[in-house]
Amino acid sequence: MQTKTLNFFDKVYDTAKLIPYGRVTSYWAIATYLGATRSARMVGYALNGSVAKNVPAHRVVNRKGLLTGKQHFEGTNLMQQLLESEGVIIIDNQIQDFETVFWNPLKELQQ
DNA sequence: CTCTTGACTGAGG
DNA sequence: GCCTCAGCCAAGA
Repeated sequence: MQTKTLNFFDKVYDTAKLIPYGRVTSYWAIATYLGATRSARMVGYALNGSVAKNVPAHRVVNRKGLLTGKQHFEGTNLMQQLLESEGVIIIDNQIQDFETVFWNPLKELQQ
């Protein structure tokens, strides 16, 4: 795997696609996995076009487990509904048992 | 090249 | 515990 060939955005897409069913991760986790802990904003910025990339962006939330990006989906509760369909409990746009459903690429991928 | 924007995070009040 | 400010970094105008 080339580190320079893949753009930051592409890495975000690739990592997001690796998120297993029923699990979620955070922008910070992806950013850290990519070696850009301080570029968590870029992750969300990249996911702006994730829908076209066929990337499960609904599994990516902020560090609080809050669905901050749901506003960017088709309208409103689509993101929440998708997660709930995967067994993730969400109350008031916030993921319940966030630590339980949290998927850490750093630990799972061990890279 | 400079300025603005942003699906964020951490620290401080 | 909530609100606000500042830092960070990449892409677009």
